[in-house]
Amino acid sequence: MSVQDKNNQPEENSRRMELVRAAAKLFRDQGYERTTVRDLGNAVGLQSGSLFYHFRTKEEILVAVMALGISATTEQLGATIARARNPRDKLSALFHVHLSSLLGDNQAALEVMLYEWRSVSAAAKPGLIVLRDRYEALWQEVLDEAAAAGLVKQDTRLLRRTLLGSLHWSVQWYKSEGELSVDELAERMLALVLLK
Amino acid sequence: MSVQDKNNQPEENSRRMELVRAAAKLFRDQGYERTTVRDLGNAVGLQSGSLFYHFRTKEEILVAVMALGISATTEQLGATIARARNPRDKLSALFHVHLSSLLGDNQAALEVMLYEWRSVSAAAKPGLIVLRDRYEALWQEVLDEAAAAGLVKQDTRLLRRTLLGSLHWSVQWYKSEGELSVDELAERMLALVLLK
DNA sequence: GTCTATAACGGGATAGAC
DNA sequence: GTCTATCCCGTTATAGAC
Repeated sequence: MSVQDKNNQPEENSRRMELVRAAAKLFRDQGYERTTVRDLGNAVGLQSGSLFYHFRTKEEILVAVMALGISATTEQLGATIARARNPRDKLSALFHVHLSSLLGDNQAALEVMLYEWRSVSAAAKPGLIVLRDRYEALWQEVLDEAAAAGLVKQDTRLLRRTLLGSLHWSVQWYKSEGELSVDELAERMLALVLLK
Repeated sequence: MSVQDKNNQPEENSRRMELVRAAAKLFRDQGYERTTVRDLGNAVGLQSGSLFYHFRTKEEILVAVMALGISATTEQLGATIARARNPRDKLSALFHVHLSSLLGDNQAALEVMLYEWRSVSAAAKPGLIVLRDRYEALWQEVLDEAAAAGLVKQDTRLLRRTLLGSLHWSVQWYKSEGELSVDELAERMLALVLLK
């Protein structure tokens, strides 16, 4: 069973999902290495030993967290783009979906994906890279269309990388208690890149 | 003795500096938690116990690494800006210095600063935040000047954050073996933000 | 499917000799 | 300033009862 299979059917085995969601928060807050299997068990009301009925190793939990975060975001982005009627709306979707995922629903899992990459074993990386590439391919398509329509500059491959960097970095400084909503932030970041 | 004092005089105690540099590489490659004091000792030809003559705790080494990375970069940026003759040259300096530091000289230490923040104790954070704020203040000044000269858009506070995010992210994908030099990359990233 | 108990190991840090 | 030896603790993972 591949990484993707496990997470495209969230209904299967709700105990697993419950654990993955709890792990996402713990890994984000404390880091993967500092989070013990006892912490994980505690979070879902299990003894540490019982975890190993659901996952073979602690790392398997980490991979499941990352796969969930990126898959869910890709799905949302795909659906939103499909509904958009023109290049401008698709471009806007990139910012809104990415930020609402990163600063909202999938915050914990995506932060883990961004900051715990080094803890993923070489064996598990390829599967996750496939998922990431799928997400970035969506971005590339939309940016190419936007450039063709004169909405953004032509250097779209570098543009994709700089924009993704900008958006990722927002988790470091954005405060939901501040005056700026996530959607407002998306609009202002979009404005910075539009040629008008 | 404060964090800054220790690192503004690199001559004092070259054993310390040797250790900090080696630690930067290990922390970047393996992560702080996965790097043991035995690894650190090995890297400089010391037994693990001997490290504790130079530093009281492992975390003190982490803080020294971060302080070194950010201080050295701030110094370089300050010096380069001082030599620049107009807003356009100062703006350009932001990109060139940041990237040559992040992808060159101070790569390891700066990556540790970006990716191991969670491992810094609450007690040590304020000192590092002061150093980071000093660096970002330089950026803000230059961007404000550039906006006043019509070189970039007016939303300079958000612009600072998005640009720093873009630049930080470059460590994730830039390959020095590729066709693109660091200076060329800086120019192309600058071009993406210029209003022409 | 979960619990208890524990194996097997490696971690940071200290003490005292040199 | 460095080494050796070691303390003490927490870690992941397993085994077998229930």
